[in-house]
Amino acid sequence: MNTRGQQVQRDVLAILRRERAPLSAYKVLAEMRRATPKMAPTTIYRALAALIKAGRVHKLESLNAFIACRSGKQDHSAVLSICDECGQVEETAAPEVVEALSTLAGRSGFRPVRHVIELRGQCASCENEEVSP
Amino acid sequence: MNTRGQQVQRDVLAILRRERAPLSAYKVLAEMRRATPKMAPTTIYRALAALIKAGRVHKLESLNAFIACRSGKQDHSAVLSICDECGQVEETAAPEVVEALSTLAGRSGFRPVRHVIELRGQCASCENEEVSP
DNA sequence: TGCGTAATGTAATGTTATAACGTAGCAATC
DNA sequence: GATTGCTACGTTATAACATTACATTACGCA
Ligand SMILES: [Zn+2]
Ligand SMILES: [Zn+2]
Ligand SMILES: [Zn+2]
Ligand SMILES: [Zn+2]
Repeated sequence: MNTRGQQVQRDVLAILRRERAPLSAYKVLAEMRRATPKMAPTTIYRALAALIKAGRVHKLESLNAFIACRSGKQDHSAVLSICDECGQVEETAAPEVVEALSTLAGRSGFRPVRHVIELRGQCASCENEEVSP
Repeated sequence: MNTRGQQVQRDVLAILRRERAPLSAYKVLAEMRRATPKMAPTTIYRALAALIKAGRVHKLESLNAFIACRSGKQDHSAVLSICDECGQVEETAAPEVVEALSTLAGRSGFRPVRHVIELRGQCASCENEEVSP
């Protein structure tokens, strides 16, 4: 059916997949503009929204940046561990933690729809470097 | 010792405490400008940073907004449940969830320093309204 | 008192995100 | 085949959020 925007989505996803670290929307835009100089922010944000909805991309809320999903699963709530040294992000499925959170919040009648779980810290290799300078 | 900035911090905290829903930095700024019309964004961001560091204020990363801490405890990682209907936020201490997350992430050598745990959904009263229109 | 330094004030700018509105493409109906 | 209605898309502008850079001030201390 619609091909214009789906191509944008494919391209955006390809750009995000090439990177191991998250990209801001405007970094993605800059990449896209190499082929399509006049592309506007809105186009990128729409593509990102669609990809997120489809579970192909995660937004890192504490970073205002985006990363391709590395898990095959559909519609999952992931734990995103962000290294503040090197910027790399590790994605971990954690259904039991999500479950525990939902239960906890549910005690007061809150009904969660979306989970934002991000850890900021240092990855294994960056912490090792720190020890031996 | 320093009194200029600490007064700003007190005022910002008072503004955030009056509200049950989070405020953006610029909303806080607008409030502050009623008394000090020339106050600049930087001043607010500095005060917010200090208050966050002191554990008196939380930033809602998925909302780019701030809320006064409702817990008495120092230096805690809270679960923040945000109602997307009415904007109210509920703060829950959840040491066991935080622990579980740290353990989980630690399996790959990641060392978490800060935890961002936000739930988006509907609070009890908003969900009830929805049922009976 | 004069100096060094850390906190604060101020202005400008950078970055992220959305609003508002018009247009293209396509399918159903007449 | 024209008309209508729907939805996705393009375009422009602007709103909203945040930081950099540098000048100024306060304050402890020699
Ligand atoms: Zn994923
Ligand atoms: Zn790292
Ligand atoms: Zn708190
Ligand atoms: Zn509510």
